[in-house]
Amino acid sequence: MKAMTIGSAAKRAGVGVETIRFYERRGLIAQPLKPVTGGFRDYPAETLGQIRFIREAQELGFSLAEVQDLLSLRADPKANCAQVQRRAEGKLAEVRDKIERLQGIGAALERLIKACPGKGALGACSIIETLESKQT
Amino acid sequence: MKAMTIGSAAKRAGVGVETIRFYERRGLIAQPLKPVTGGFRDYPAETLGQIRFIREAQELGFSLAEVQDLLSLRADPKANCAQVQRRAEGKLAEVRDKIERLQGIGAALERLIKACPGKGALGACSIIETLESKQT
DNA sequence: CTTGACTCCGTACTATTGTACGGTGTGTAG
DNA sequence: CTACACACCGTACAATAGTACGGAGTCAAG
Repeated sequence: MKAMTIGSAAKRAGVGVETIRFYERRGLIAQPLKPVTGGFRDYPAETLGQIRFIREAQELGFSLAEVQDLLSLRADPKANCAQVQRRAEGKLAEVRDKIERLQGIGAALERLIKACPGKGALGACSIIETLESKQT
Repeated sequence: MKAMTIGSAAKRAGVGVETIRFYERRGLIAQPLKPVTGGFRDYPAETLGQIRFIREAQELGFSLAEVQDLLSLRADPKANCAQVQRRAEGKLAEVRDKIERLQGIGAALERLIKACPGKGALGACSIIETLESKQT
Protein backbone atom coordinates (compact mmCIF):
# COMPACT_ATOMS: atom_id res chain seq x y z
CA MET A 1 0.00 0.00 0.00
CA LYS A 2 1.55 3.25 -1.07
CA ALA A 3 1.86 6.12 1.34
CA MET A 4 -1.18 8.27 2.07
CA THR A 5 -0.09 11.85 2.51
CA ILE A 6 -2.11 14.36 4.46
CA GLY A 7 -3.46 15.78 1.23
CA SER A 8 -4.89 12.51 -0.02
CA ALA A 9 -6.20 11.65 3.43
CA ALA A 10 -7.98 15.00 3.47
CA LYS A 11 -9.44 14.43 0.03
CA ARG A 12 -10.62 10.95 0.87
CA ALA A 13 -12.15 12.02 4.17
CA GLY A 14 -13.80 15.03 2.55
CA VAL A 15 -12.12 17.72 4.62
CA GLY A 16 -9.33 20.24 4.12
CA VAL A 17 -5.69 19.59 4.94
CA GLU A 18 -5.85 22.31 7.56
CA THR A 19 -8.76 20.61 9.26
CA ILE A 20 -6.69 17.48 9.77
CA ARG A 21 -3.86 19.50 11.22
CA PHE A 22 -6.33 21.27 13.47
CA TYR A 23 -7.68 17.95 14.77
CA GLU A 24 -4.13 16.80 15.37
CA ARG A 25 -3.37 19.91 17.39
CA ARG A 26 -6.57 19.41 19.37
CA GLY A 27 -5.54 15.85 20.06
CA LEU A 28 -8.57 14.35 18.35
CA ILE A 29 -6.46 12.24 16.05
CA ALA A 30 -2.86 11.14 16.33
CA GLN A 31 -0.27 12.72 14.10
CA PRO A 32 1.75 9.99 12.40
CA LEU A 33 5.48 10.19 12.93
CA LYS A 34 7.62 11.54 10.16
CA PRO A 35 9.51 8.62 8.61
CA VAL A 36 13.00 8.29 10.05
CA THR A 37 14.25 8.38 6.49
CA GLY A 38 12.81 11.89 6.29
CA GLY A 39 10.06 13.04 4.00
CA PHE A 40 6.30 13.17 4.40
CA ARG A 41 4.07 11.57 6.99
CA ASP A 42 2.16 8.46 5.98
CA TYR A 43 -1.43 8.45 7.25
CA PRO A 44 -2.88 5.09 8.23
CA ALA A 45 -6.26 4.10 6.81
CA GLU A 46 -7.92 4.35 10.24
CA THR A 47 -7.52 8.10 10.12
CA LEU A 48 -10.23 8.29 7.49
CA GLY A 49 -12.80 6.64 9.72
CA GLN A 50 -11.77 8.80 12.62
CA ILE A 51 -12.22 12.00 10.66
CA ARG A 52 -15.56 10.90 9.28
CA PHE A 53 -16.70 9.99 12.77
CA ILE A 54 -15.74 13.42 14.05
CA ARG A 55 -17.71 15.14 11.31
CA GLU A 56 -20.68 12.89 11.82
CA ALA A 57 -20.79 13.43 15.56
CA GLN A 58 -20.54 17.16 15.02
CA GLU A 59 -23.51 17.15 12.68
CA LEU A 60 -25.42 15.39 15.40
CA GLY A 61 -24.80 18.18 17.85
CA PHE A 62 -21.68 17.05 19.68
CA SER A 63 -18.91 19.58 20.23
CA LEU A 64 -15.32 18.60 19.58
CA ALA A 65 -14.84 18.24 23.32
CA GLU A 66 -17.72 15.78 23.43
CA VAL A 67 -16.37 13.96 20.40
CA GLN A 68 -13.10 13.60 22.25
CA ASP A 69 -15.09 12.07 25.07
CA LEU A 70 -16.66 9.60 22.69
CA LEU A 71 -13.34 8.72 21.13
CA SER A 72 -11.77 8.07 24.48
CA LEU A 73 -14.32 5.34 25.20
CA ARG A 74 -12.41 2.15 24.61
CA ALA A 75 -13.17 -1.35 25.76
CA ASP A 76 -9.55 -1.59 26.68
CA PRO A 77 -8.56 -4.27 29.17
CA LYS A 78 -5.98 -1.91 30.56
CA ALA A 79 -8.62 0.78 31.22
CA ASN A 80 -10.99 0.64 34.11
CA CYS A 81 -13.78 -1.32 32.55
CA ALA A 82 -16.53 -0.31 34.91
CA GLN A 83 -15.69 3.33 34.48
CA VAL A 84 -15.67 3.14 30.70
CA GLN A 85 -19.01 1.42 30.85
CA ARG A 86 -20.45 4.12 33.03
CA ARG A 87 -19.31 6.83 30.69
CA ALA A 88 -20.58 4.92 27.70
CA GLU A 89 -23.95 4.55 29.36
CA GLY A 90 -24.08 8.27 29.98
CA LYS A 91 -23.33 8.95 26.35
CA LEU A 92 -25.89 6.39 25.31
CA ALA A 93 -28.52 8.19 27.36
CA GLU A 94 -27.58 11.45 25.66
CA VAL A 95 -27.87 9.82 22.28
CA ARG A 96 -31.26 8.37 23.08
CA ASP A 97 -32.45 11.73 24.32
CA LYS A 98 -31.34 13.37 21.10
CA ILE A 99 -33.15 10.72 19.11
CA GLU A 100 -36.35 11.34 21.01
CA ARG A 101 -36.18 15.04 20.56
CA LEU A 102 -35.48 14.65 16.88
CA GLN A 103 -38.47 12.37 16.64
CA GLY A 104 -40.57 15.12 18.22
CA ILE A 105 -39.40 17.60 15.63
CA GLY A 106 -39.91 15.03 12.89
CA ALA A 107 -43.49 14.43 14.01
CA ALA A 108 -44.12 18.16 14.11
CA LEU A 109 -42.83 18.46 10.56
CA GLU A 110 -45.10 15.67 9.45
CA ARG A 111 -48.11 17.34 11.01
CA LEU A 112 -47.09 20.61 9.43
CA ILE A 113 -46.87 18.97 6.02
CA LYS A 114 -50.30 17.43 6.44
CA ALA A 115 -51.83 20.60 7.84
CA CYS A 116 -50.83 22.61 4.85
CA PRO A 117 -53.21 21.98 1.96
CA GLY A 118 -55.91 24.56 1.89
CA LYS A 119 -57.64 25.13 5.18
CA GLY A 120 -56.15 28.23 6.58
CA ALA A 121 -56.70 29.92 9.88
CA LEU A 122 -57.37 27.14 12.32
CA GLY A 123 -54.90 24.86 14.01
CA ALA A 124 -51.18 24.55 14.13
CA CYS A 125 -49.30 26.93 11.91
CA SER A 126 -45.72 27.32 13.00
CA ILE A 127 -43.37 24.50 13.83
CA ILE A 128 -43.46 25.49 17.44
CA GLU A 129 -47.22 25.44 17.74
CA THR A 130 -47.19 22.13 15.93
CA LEU A 131 -44.54 20.87 18.31
CA GLU A 132 -46.38 22.06 21.38
CA SER A 133 -49.82 20.81 20.38
CA LYS A 134 -49.23 17.09 20.41
CA GLN A 135 -52.48 16.26 18.58
CA THR A 136 -52.66 15.46 14.89
CA MET B 1 -51.10 38.77 33.37
CA LYS B 2 -48.36 41.06 34.57
CA ALA B 3 -45.62 42.16 32.25
CA MET B 4 -42.77 39.77 31.49
CA THR B 5 -39.56 41.73 31.15
CA ILE B 6 -36.60 40.46 29.21
CA GLY B 7 -34.95 39.41 32.45
CA SER B 8 -37.76 37.15 33.59
CA ALA B 9 -38.21 35.79 30.08
CA ALA B 10 -34.51 34.92 30.07
CA LYS B 11 -34.74 33.25 33.45
CA ARG B 12 -37.81 31.25 32.50
CA ALA B 13 -36.33 30.16 29.19
CA GLY B 14 -33.04 29.26 30.81
CA VAL B 15 -30.81 31.63 28.84
CA GLY B 16 -29.09 34.94 29.50
CA VAL B 17 -30.62 38.31 28.73
CA GLU B 18 -27.91 38.92 26.18
CA THR B 19 -28.80 35.74 24.38
CA ILE B 20 -32.34 36.97 23.84
CA ARG B 21 -31.09 40.26 22.53
CA PHE B 22 -28.73 38.39 20.25
CA TYR B 23 -31.57 36.29 18.85
CA GLU B 24 -33.57 39.45 18.29
CA ARG B 25 -30.74 41.04 16.38
CA ARG B 26 -30.38 37.87 14.30
CA GLY B 27 -34.08 37.98 13.54
CA LEU B 28 -34.78 34.62 15.16
CA ILE B 29 -37.39 36.06 17.46
CA ALA B 30 -39.35 39.29 17.23
CA GLN B 31 -38.51 42.12 19.58
CA PRO B 32 -41.70 43.32 21.28
CA LEU B 33 -42.41 47.01 20.83
CA LYS B 34 -41.69 49.34 23.68
CA PRO B 35 -44.99 50.37 25.25
CA VAL B 36 -46.20 53.72 23.88
CA THR B 37 -46.41 54.82 27.49
CA GLY B 38 -42.67 54.33 27.70
CA GLY B 39 -40.90 51.88 29.97
CA PHE B 40 -39.83 48.30 29.45
CA ARG B 41 -40.80 45.82 26.79
CA ASP B 42 -43.33 43.17 27.66
CA TYR B 43 -42.44 39.72 26.29
CA PRO B 44 -45.33 37.49 25.21
CA ALA B 45 -45.45 33.93 26.52
CA GLU B 46 -44.72 32.49 23.05
CA THR B 47 -41.22 33.82 23.26
CA LEU B 48 -40.37 31.17 25.83
CA GLY B 49 -41.29 28.33 23.49
CA GLN B 50 -39.41 29.96 20.67
CA ILE B 51 -36.24 30.28 22.68
CA ARG B 52 -36.47 26.72 23.95
CA PHE B 53 -37.00 25.50 20.42
CA ILE B 54 -33.92 27.33 19.24
CA ARG B 55 -31.78 25.77 21.98
CA GLU B 56 -33.20 22.36 21.33
CA ALA B 57 -32.59 22.50 17.61
CA GLN B 58 -29.05 23.66 18.25
CA GLU B 59 -28.34 20.74 20.50
CA LEU B 60 -29.52 18.52 17.70
CA GLY B 61 -26.93 19.89 15.32
CA PHE B 62 -28.79 22.68 13.55
CA SER B 63 -27.04 26.02 13.14
CA LEU B 64 -28.92 29.22 13.86
CA ALA B 65 -29.35 29.70 10.12
CA GLU B 66 -30.98 26.30 9.89
CA VAL B 67 -33.13 27.05 12.90
CA GLN B 68 -34.29 30.17 11.13
CA ASP B 69 -35.21 27.94 8.21
CA LEU B 70 -37.23 25.72 10.49
CA LEU B 71 -38.95 28.66 12.13
CA SER B 72 -39.92 30.10 8.78
CA LEU B 73 -41.88 26.97 7.93
CA ARG B 74 -45.47 28.00 8.47
CA ALA B 75 -48.63 26.41 7.21
CA ASP B 76 -49.77 29.86 6.34
CA PRO B 77 -52.57 30.19 3.77
CA LYS B 78 -50.90 33.32 2.49
CA ALA B 79 -47.64 31.47 1.86
CA ASN B 80 -47.12 29.19 -1.06
CA CYS B 81 -48.31 25.98 0.42
CA ALA B 82 -46.60 23.62 -1.97
CA GLN B 83 -43.32 25.35 -1.42
CA VAL B 84 -43.57 25.23 2.34
CA GLN B 85 -44.36 21.55 2.09
CA ARG B 86 -41.35 20.92 -0.07
CA ARG B 87 -39.07 22.65 2.38
CA ALA B 88 -40.64 20.85 5.29
CA GLU B 89 -40.11 17.55 3.54
CA GLY B 90 -36.47 18.40 3.01
CA LYS B 91 -36.06 19.19 6.68
CA LEU B 92 -37.90 16.03 7.60
CA ALA B 93 -35.46 14.00 5.52
CA GLU B 94 -32.58 15.70 7.33
CA VAL B 95 -34.14 14.91 10.67
CA ARG B 96 -34.66 11.28 9.75
CA ASP B 97 -31.09 11.02 8.57
CA LYS B 98 -29.85 12.42 11.86
CA ILE B 99 -31.99 9.93 13.73
CA GLU B 100 -30.55 7.04 11.78
CA ARG B 101 -27.01 8.14 12.34
CA LEU B 102 -27.65 8.62 16.03
CA GLN B 103 -29.08 5.14 16.14
CA GLY B 104 -25.87 3.87 14.60
CA ILE B 105 -23.82 5.56 17.28
CA GLY B 106 -26.24 4.35 19.93
CA ALA B 107 -25.89 0.77 18.75
CA ALA B 108 -22.12 1.11 18.73
CA LEU B 109 -22.23 2.35 22.32
CA GLU B 110 -24.40 -0.59 23.31
CA ARG B 111 -21.97 -3.02 21.73
CA LEU B 112 -19.10 -1.25 23.43
CA ILE B 113 -20.81 -1.54 26.79
CA LYS B 114 -21.43 -5.24 26.26
CA ALA B 115 -17.94 -5.89 24.91
CA CYS B 116 -16.30 -4.51 27.97
CA PRO B 117 -16.41 -7.03 30.77
CA GLY B 118 -13.25 -9.08 30.80
CA LYS B 119 -12.20 -10.43 27.45
CA GLY B 120 -9.52 -8.17 26.24
CA ALA B 121 -7.68 -8.13 23.01
CA LEU B 122 -10.14 -9.43 20.46
CA GLY B 123 -12.92 -7.58 18.76
CA ALA B 124 -14.19 -4.08 18.79
CA CYS B 125 -12.39 -1.72 21.08
CA SER B 126 -12.92 1.86 20.06
CA ILE B 127 -16.22 3.43 19.20
CA ILE B 128 -15.14 3.69 15.62
CA GLU B 129 -14.23 0.04 15.24
CA THR B 130 -17.48 -0.80 16.95
CA LEU B 131 -19.31 1.48 14.58
CA GLU B 132 -17.61 0.09 11.52
CA SER B 133 -17.97 -3.57 12.40
CA LYS B 134 -21.71 -3.92 12.21
CA GLN B 135 -21.81 -7.33 13.95
CA THR B 136 -22.66 -7.77 17.58
C1' DC C 1 -38.04 60.57 46.96
C1' DT C 2 -34.04 57.95 47.27
C1' DT C 3 -31.76 53.59 46.40
C1' DG C 4 -31.01 49.34 44.17
C1' DA C 5 -32.18 46.30 40.68
C1' DC C 6 -33.21 46.02 36.25
C1' DT C 7 -33.84 47.72 31.11
C1' DC C 8 -31.91 49.58 27.03
C1' DC C 9 -28.42 50.13 23.58
C1' DG C 10 -24.10 50.17 21.42
C1' DT C 11 -19.82 48.36 21.29
C1' DA C 12 -16.26 45.25 22.49
C1' DC C 13 -14.52 40.94 23.91
C1' DT C 14 -14.46 35.62 24.00
C1' DA C 15 -14.64 30.63 22.71
C1' DT C 16 -15.09 27.30 19.26
C1' DT C 17 -14.03 25.63 14.88
C1' DG C 18 -11.92 26.07 11.32
C1' DT C 19 -9.19 28.65 6.91
C1' DA C 20 -5.64 31.18 4.85
C1' DC C 21 -0.87 32.64 4.23
C1' DG C 22 4.04 32.56 3.68
C1' DG C 23 8.39 30.62 3.84
C1' DT C 24 10.99 26.47 3.46
C1' DG C 25 11.62 21.53 2.57
C1' DT C 26 10.62 17.28 -0.34
C1' DG C 27 9.10 13.99 -4.18
C1' DT C 28 8.28 13.09 -8.72
C1' DA C 29 7.20 13.70 -13.86
C1' DG C 30 9.14 15.11 -17.80
C1' DC D 1 18.05 17.89 -12.91
C1' DT D 2 14.73 21.13 -12.90
C1' DA D 3 9.67 22.58 -12.22
C1' DC D 4 5.85 22.17 -9.86
C1' DA D 5 2.86 20.39 -6.65
C1' DC D 6 2.52 19.37 -2.32
C1' DA D 7 4.18 18.74 2.84
C1' DC D 8 5.43 21.17 6.91
C1' DC D 9 4.94 24.69 10.46
C1' DG D 10 3.78 28.76 12.77
C1' DT D 11 0.97 32.47 12.88
C1' DA D 12 -2.86 35.19 11.47
C1' DC D 13 -7.59 35.81 10.01
C1' DA D 14 -12.64 34.54 9.85
C1' DA D 15 -17.47 32.89 10.90
C1' DT D 16 -20.64 31.52 14.33
C1' DA D 17 -22.65 32.03 18.71
C1' DG D 18 -22.69 34.12 22.32
C1' DT D 19 -20.99 37.15 26.76
C1' DA D 20 -19.47 41.31 29.02
C1' DC D 21 -19.37 46.25 29.81
C1' DG D 22 -20.60 51.02 30.48
C1' DG D 23 -23.62 54.80 30.70
C1' DA D 24 -28.23 56.43 30.79
C1' DG D 25 -33.06 55.60 31.72
C1' DT D 26 -36.97 53.32 34.54
C1' DC D 27 -39.50 50.87 38.14
C1' DA D 28 -40.84 49.88 42.63
C1' DA D 29 -39.87 49.00 47.73
C1' DG D 30 -39.02 51.23 51.74
